[in-house]
Amino acid sequence: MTQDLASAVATLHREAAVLYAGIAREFELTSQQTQILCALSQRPSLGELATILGCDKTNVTGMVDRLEKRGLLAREPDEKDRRVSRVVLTEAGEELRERIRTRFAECVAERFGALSVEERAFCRRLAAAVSSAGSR
Amino acid sequence: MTQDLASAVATLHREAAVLYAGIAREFELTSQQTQILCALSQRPSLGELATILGCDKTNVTGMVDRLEKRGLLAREPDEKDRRVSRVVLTEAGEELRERIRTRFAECVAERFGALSVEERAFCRRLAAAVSSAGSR
DNA sequence: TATTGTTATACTCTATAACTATA
DNA sequence: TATAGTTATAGAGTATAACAATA
Repeated sequence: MTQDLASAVATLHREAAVLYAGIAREFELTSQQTQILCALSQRPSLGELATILGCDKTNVTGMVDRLEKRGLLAREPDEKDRRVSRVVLTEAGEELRERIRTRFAECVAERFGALSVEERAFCRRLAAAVSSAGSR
Repeated sequence: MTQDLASAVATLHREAAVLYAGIAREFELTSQQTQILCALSQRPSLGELATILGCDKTNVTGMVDRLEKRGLLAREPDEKDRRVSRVVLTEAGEELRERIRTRFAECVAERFGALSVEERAFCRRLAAAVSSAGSR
């Protein structure tokens, strides 16, 4: 039972990773850069961003540098703690993120065309359940 | 509606990626090496492995080299086409893959334990739909 | 003293182009 | 001619250790 769920998640992960890799190439980004743009919703600090990405904080410096150099995001000083930088999307970054999300949705829809209305309606609940489980 | 489905898949992907990255570190592997070990079921050629991973074939040479050097997999000549090498897990590789899968199942159970039976069932159906769509 | 972000280092992953050996 | 795998190269992601600024 647990193995079934795990292998389902593993399969979804692998397929989504391939999808994201292809989309990243279309937009001349790397997979990680695509992840950062899409996961960047609440002005995280660089350390928090490292946690979101599941990598070491030392990597985040360079990744943010490169995206900042392309004008897609920016560092902003934290108001309370002067050690902290917070990462925000620029207008160009937000626009690109929307194009990426739309493209990803197209690719997913292509693969899930046979889902029923009920199944699609269920997706809202699934997404909510997974993200609330992740934030605990 | 399509966006809901896509964001559910995106969330599952991101959570699974973080999980895999952590597990890879536990086993002193990279995320990609972990993916290769887990995705290596049907003696793929190196080119097929590139497709499975969603990357260029030129990367596969080095990744297979490193895993072969660690005794986790091996190249075997194709019987019909002498240009082709097929990749197989060694005994040590199969053993490690089982330990990774078990560990991943533990993490998924921990992480997604709050999902209802209905939600878990839907995850499995999504995975089945995605992998059959992917193999077309 | 502890934490945040940075730098330096070494290794891995990534795509492009050019090559070889087979087909 | 075309294809499978390799090599060379350059850029990007990765973790470890050491550091400056701030808490």
